[in-house]
Amino acid sequence: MSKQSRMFKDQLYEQFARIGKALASPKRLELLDLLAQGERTVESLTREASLGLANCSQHLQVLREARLVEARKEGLYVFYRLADEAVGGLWLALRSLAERRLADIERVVRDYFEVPEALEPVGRRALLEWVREGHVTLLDVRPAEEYRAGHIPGAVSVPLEELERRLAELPTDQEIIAYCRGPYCVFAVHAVELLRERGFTARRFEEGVPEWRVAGLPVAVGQELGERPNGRYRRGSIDKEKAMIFEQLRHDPGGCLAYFLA
Amino acid sequence: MSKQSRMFKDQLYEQFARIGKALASPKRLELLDLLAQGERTVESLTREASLGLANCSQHLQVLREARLVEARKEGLYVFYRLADEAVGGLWLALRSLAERRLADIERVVRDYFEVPEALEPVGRRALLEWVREGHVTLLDVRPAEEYRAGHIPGAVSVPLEELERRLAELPTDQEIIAYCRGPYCVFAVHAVELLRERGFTARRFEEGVPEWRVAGLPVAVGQELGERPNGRYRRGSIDKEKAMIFEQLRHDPGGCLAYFLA
DNA sequence: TATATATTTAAGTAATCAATTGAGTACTTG
DNA sequence: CAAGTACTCAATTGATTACTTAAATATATA
Repeated sequence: MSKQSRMFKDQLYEQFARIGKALASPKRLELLDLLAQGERTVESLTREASLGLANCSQHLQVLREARLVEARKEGLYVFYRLADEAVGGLWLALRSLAERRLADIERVVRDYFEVPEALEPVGRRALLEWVREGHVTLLDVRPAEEYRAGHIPGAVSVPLEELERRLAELPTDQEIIAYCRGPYCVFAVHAVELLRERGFTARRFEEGVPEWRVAGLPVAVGQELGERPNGRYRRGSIDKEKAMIFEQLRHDPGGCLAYFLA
Repeated sequence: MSKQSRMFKDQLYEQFARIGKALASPKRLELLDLLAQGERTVESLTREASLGLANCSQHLQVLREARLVEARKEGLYVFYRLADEAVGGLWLALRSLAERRLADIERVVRDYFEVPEALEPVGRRALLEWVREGHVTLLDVRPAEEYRAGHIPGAVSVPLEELERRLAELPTDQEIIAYCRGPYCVFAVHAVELLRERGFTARRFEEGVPEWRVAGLPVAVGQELGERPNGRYRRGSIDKEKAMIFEQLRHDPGGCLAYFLA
């Protein structure tokens, strides 16, 4: 092997390792997972990931140095976002490989999720079936900010925090499907627990928007279905809005609807 | 956020980061790339990656700890291999993201590859077309060991080292397409240079078997087409063997041939 | 049984990294 | 312009990592 060729390889793999190094910290992976839900400010990431502000900022610099994220400044705030759809894809690929190969993950998840037994997670195909039938309400229980950045078409936004005081809006004659950030997010688990306690029929959908997006399925943006910025809620209001959005979908041949009627 | 929930997340991302940490070293990425060609002994990896023996062994332990590779002992030798097809997929996904996002990679590659100008890399579709026509010879110039572990169906094995003294075996009335480990491997580049110097019509196919495999295309194993273990070579012998292998393919409906006649 | 080979393990060192603290910058609001 | 907020930068700490050398283990061969 020539010396030149060795230098070439070293330089090349050095570059590839820039990405690898960026993926080598649990906190950075958590940040990527959060950013896969949509762009966020440093402050918001700091809160969600339980980091110090400076520490969070430094982790974001590392991710930026590896070109995995980009930043945009707006007034006082700096918004970070994934630099490329493929970044979310790489993160999900890593996660999925870890799920498959690392037995410890199953153990950790079982230890934590043991309380709400028999939540019977719902598959993607089953969800489409049920939403198409119009007999379920799909509930997005993430913070409204994330719903606005992208959600499953037809989903209604009721953040977990508001869920308890907005129960009256939800249908009692229909199954409710809750989803959140993905399989390891606890929002939907807690939502389903609460709903079942109060007599609703509820189940959890395991996937989140990043999984949906990577699968090539359509993602709706900013429709704010179900959002109540002024804090006033009406009984049954969600059903009306849902009818409206599905009416919209019906006039969008080849768009989102195609997937629901497939 | 509850303390329990934070602990859960920390444990979870800690697990995911095991994979990330394994990908954080250029040498380990190089080892993964080599293992994507097929299983290898520690010694062989040590040579190819220009590592110390102990160092190489330790890197392999790290990869094994992250469940990315597995080992098998046979006599004195320990053979390492990728633990899962998805490991090769993750590596290629990382590499492809790096190619797209890191401008430095293009620079490094251009600096090294500037000598053999106008090699005009060949695309996958074009290759299938030409091989189907039967008017090109597809040359696998990697070490025979790797050819045996998996190669593109119909390819002939002539390791770069043997190429010069086996030129007589190659057809002069046909274009020769050379491939090796992948876009960043220099074997095929050198092979094409040599062939052109000697008056052959030759081009390079940029992809390697790992890319081929991840794309879901068929990979042939161990046919040793073109191999000359006893060192005796006959003029025109490759053409005869090629005819034979294509005859085999023709009796394998729905198998490899399907892709060539598609 | 002795010897050689392939690999792993252990110990040590220099380099790198994560997290904290405190200071500094950029922007907005009063 | 002053004060407050969001963020970044620099310096320090302790922990982790890459690599080397040397010793240990396991298997084959003479």
